[in-house]
Amino acid sequence: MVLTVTVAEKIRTQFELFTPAERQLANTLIANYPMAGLGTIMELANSAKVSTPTVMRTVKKLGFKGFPLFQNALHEELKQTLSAPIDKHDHWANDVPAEHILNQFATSITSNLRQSLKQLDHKTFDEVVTLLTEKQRSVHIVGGRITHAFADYLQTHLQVIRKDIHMLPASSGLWPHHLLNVQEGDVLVIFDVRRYEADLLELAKLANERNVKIVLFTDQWLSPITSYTTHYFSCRIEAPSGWDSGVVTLFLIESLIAAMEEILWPETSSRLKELEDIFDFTGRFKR
Amino acid sequence: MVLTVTVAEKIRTQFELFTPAERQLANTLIANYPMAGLGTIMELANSAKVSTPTVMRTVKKLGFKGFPLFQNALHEELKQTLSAPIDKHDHWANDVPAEHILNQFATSITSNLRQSLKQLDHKTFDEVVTLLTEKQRSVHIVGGRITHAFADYLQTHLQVIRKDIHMLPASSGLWPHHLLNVQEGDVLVIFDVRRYEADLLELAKLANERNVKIVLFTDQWLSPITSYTTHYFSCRIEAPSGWDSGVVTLFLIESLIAAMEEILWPETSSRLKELEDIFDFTGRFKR
DNA sequence: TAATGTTTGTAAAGATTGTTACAGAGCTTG
DNA sequence: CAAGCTCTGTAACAATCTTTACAAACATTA
Repeated sequence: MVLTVTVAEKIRTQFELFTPAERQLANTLIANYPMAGLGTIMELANSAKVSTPTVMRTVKKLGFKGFPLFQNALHEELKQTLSAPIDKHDHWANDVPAEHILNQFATSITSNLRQSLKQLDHKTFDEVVTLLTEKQRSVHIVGGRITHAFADYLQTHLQVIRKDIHMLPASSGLWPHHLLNVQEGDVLVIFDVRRYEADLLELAKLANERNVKIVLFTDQWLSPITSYTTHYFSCRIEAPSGWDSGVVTLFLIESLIAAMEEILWPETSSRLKELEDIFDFTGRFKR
Repeated sequence: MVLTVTVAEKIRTQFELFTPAERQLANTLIANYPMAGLGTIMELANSAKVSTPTVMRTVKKLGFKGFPLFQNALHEELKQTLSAPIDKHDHWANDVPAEHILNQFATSITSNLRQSLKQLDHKTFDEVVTLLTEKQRSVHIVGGRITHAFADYLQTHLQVIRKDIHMLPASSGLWPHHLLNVQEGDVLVIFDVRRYEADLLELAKLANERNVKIVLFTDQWLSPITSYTTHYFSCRIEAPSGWDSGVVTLFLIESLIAAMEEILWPETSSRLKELEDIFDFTGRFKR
């Protein structure tokens, strides 16, 4: 008896047809698969915070006549999984060959993350958080050709958290002009990964001369800008492709934002509320 | 609660104290461990060709108060067996307390990644790669307020790999105008995570009516746009903060790019070379 | 805002499972 | 070889689980 379609696959393909409560169930089931489905229907319902009839309905939608039959299917899968060689367990994406780009990428990225974090000095992290939360300092953000998107992302989030967040224009020709608005003591966040951009280096040099605090996001080979700054993050960017990976960089950005939010929560919460009100008014968002 | 002694070990150490029928049971249990113990007490009794009371007595001899408790023990063991070795990392960043935001974030993100990959249908992934590499299709990219940065990132990379990559303007007022340039059979990549934006939904609807292929990046709760598309990626975005995390989304984008590059390498390599030449000429980059 | 349809949980009925009492089969030993 | 013991299964009981019916909550549409 060979099962061509796993329960997990069934869930995936039918996910859209599910109602909200059913999706919640499906998510917890997938999140803890297949363990979550091995107990009683009540245990499953409780862990997904739904009622037993919801489980019942979901199971029927998946094509099983009743919960016990659903459970049997899981048992069958488990039997096959357990009898398979151990190295198959190490897959990230199930039902996908280990050589698939997804699995390769997942392995690379976690390795990058682990190494970057090992190398990261948490004092630097905490100090940068402090720098960015001090309200008397304006924050200016600039990125390069590739890293422009990260600058954008950081700006979008910081703008909600606090005021005086500025993004430098994409065109480097306008930077000198913008530099006039940068005060001594302000913070300039620079993204620069290989290949390092000459314009950014020039910008950093000028900013440094004006006693601007520079926070640099770079890669493990370190942009030359490091010589102008005391605070930099080196993010591992290796990926199994011709391209570099920005996952670790994004991770650090989000961690920074989270840490800042914790500190500035009183201010953030009111800003967020205002923002929501505005969006509600404009009707741009659903629900 | 750490189980230092597995059920299997208990059985082995007590094997001599068992009666013939009990030994028969123990043997089938060990022979097919732990699967045999996951069904009902009757199923176990049948497969061992003994009676249910015999199972009962054996289970009690092993120190369990009842059959369900015995089964729970097996479940616990299974959970530990099945949980990937990645879980074992208590600390990501060294010399940093586990409660530090960095460690919390790292744990969340890997969990998100694992869960998203579990749920991801690799056929979808491969099909999207195919869609995006077919040269006769133009590719249009659009993001929302937060996800705009991802749209930007995707565009920056795709533009190197192939031609006919277009990014929709940030202002949704211009979208209908831009839609005129979108041909039947083109691909529209949409980023939409909660809170889902009404303008994007409207855009998706219009695009769908024009027979445009829509590829959607959304979160685990699925944007309503899913109803207009056959290809979507649901990325887990939970983070230990008031914000959502885009790390998994970025991961998928990069994986897609890597997969596309592999296919289009001949074309990409020449484009890359041209690009380098241009940059060398402009002198914007440092070696 | 009312009407309609969908979604969801409560609670009770029904089915199944787990447990126990007990009796007979099989051994052992005087 | 029979008394006494252990071992084992049948069958009834008790507990638990699964399923269904129904009504409240919710969203949707006119």
